[in-house]
Amino acid sequence: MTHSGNCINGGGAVLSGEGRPLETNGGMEGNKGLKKGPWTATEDQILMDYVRQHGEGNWNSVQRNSGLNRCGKSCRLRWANHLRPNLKKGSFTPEEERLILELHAKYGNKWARMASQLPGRTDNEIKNYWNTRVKRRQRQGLPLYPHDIKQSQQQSHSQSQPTTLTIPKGLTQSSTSTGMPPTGQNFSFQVQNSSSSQTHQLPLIAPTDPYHSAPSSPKSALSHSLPLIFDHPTDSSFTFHCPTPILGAPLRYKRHPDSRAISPPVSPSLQRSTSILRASSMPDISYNQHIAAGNMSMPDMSSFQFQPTRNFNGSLPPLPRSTSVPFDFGDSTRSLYSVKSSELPSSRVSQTQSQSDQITNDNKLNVVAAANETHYSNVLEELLREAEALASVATPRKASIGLGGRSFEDKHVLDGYGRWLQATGSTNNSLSGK
DNA sequence: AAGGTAGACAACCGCCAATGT
DNA sequence: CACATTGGCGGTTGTCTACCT
Repeated sequence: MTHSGNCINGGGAVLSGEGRPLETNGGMEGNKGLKKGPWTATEDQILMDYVRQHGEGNWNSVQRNSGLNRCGKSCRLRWANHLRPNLKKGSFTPEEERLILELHAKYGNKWARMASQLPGRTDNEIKNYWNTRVKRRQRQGLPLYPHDIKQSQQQSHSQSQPTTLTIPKGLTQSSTSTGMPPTGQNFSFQVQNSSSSQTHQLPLIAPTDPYHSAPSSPKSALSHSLPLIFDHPTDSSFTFHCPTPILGAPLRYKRHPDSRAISPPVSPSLQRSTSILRASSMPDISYNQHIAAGNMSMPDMSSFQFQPTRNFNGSLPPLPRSTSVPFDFGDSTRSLYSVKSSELPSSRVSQTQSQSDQITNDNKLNVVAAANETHYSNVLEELLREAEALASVATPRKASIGLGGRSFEDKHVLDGYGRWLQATGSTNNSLSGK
């Protein structure tokens, strides 16, 4: 997704301000020769050859030394999203989709962080998937998150207590067809935990884009209010564990490669004292703000869950094997590994080919990137812990989704040079910083 | 068969932080 | 310390394809 924000074009002019390349026929040359637009197979090959010889990084030198007429950022993008080893192509599996939902509930629009926990997937893919999902769900009037998705899986080990918010029936009954509460009014709710029960009022903000949580975005962070939690407009209450502010990860954790794969542990106290104030990455930030604005002492909530367990309206394709949790995969409109036949854009060609290969070469090589395996298994362990914690608290769920690792065992990856491989211990060098 | 629509995908943009000089 | 460079991130948008009417 990244690219030429500072793609300087020869004389220093930033390439076109158009969000999209104007050329439709394979790219044009910028003011001073830097090409934009879709990559050709030839360019891909040049880039792959270059990286093979010189390694990743120093992307600007690619243009200088390889003859590629692409700016460094463009090269990096192309490599990261399409050419690098161990990229997994094809549709997201149900497990991955589930994981994305959980991760988004946990992190918000932190695509790179999410990608770090989805081996072989890129932030761009995840972002695209999510945006598509947002659009679809919005159109369908469905909530973004399935009811059993936790807003945060982080059980603060000691202090967390479930807090129940009781939504007035009247409010929910006046909800719009989208399941959204009416805006421009307050609504009251009760907050209950084991030690107290309080009634509070929240102003309802009219979200400009209620389903677009984009908590990290200044624009959308402000507009995001409660919509995510209106899962069951007709239900009168739900349990809502506000997320413990996520880890002390830097707002931007680039240059902290380790933090990508797994965020550094942060003590609960530290989380509370710092992250909570800059929990921009949390989807429900504005909710927290409301709470604060209402002088309501912040209940110690570390995750939320929608209480009335109810399946979504029928759009539930059967989950593969071990998954017993009710979950909406209604948006998985494409079959797994569906193969598209199309023409050029080298990427599409390679993807199609790759998908075909993927289908036909199921028993190919068994690739383990040993260098990353230890690291990745740490990620797996972390995910496993989370899954287990979840399983112990929430409605019964199998942990198959959160494993992030073993469940990917039989998935396939692209080795970066056009070959489809089967990965057992998928690596996690997504967008690996050098 | 044609047109419309939604989904998937790729790539660009602006911004910003880390690093280098 | 200031400035330049590099690269990473989230947001956005254009194109293509499949599907539906």
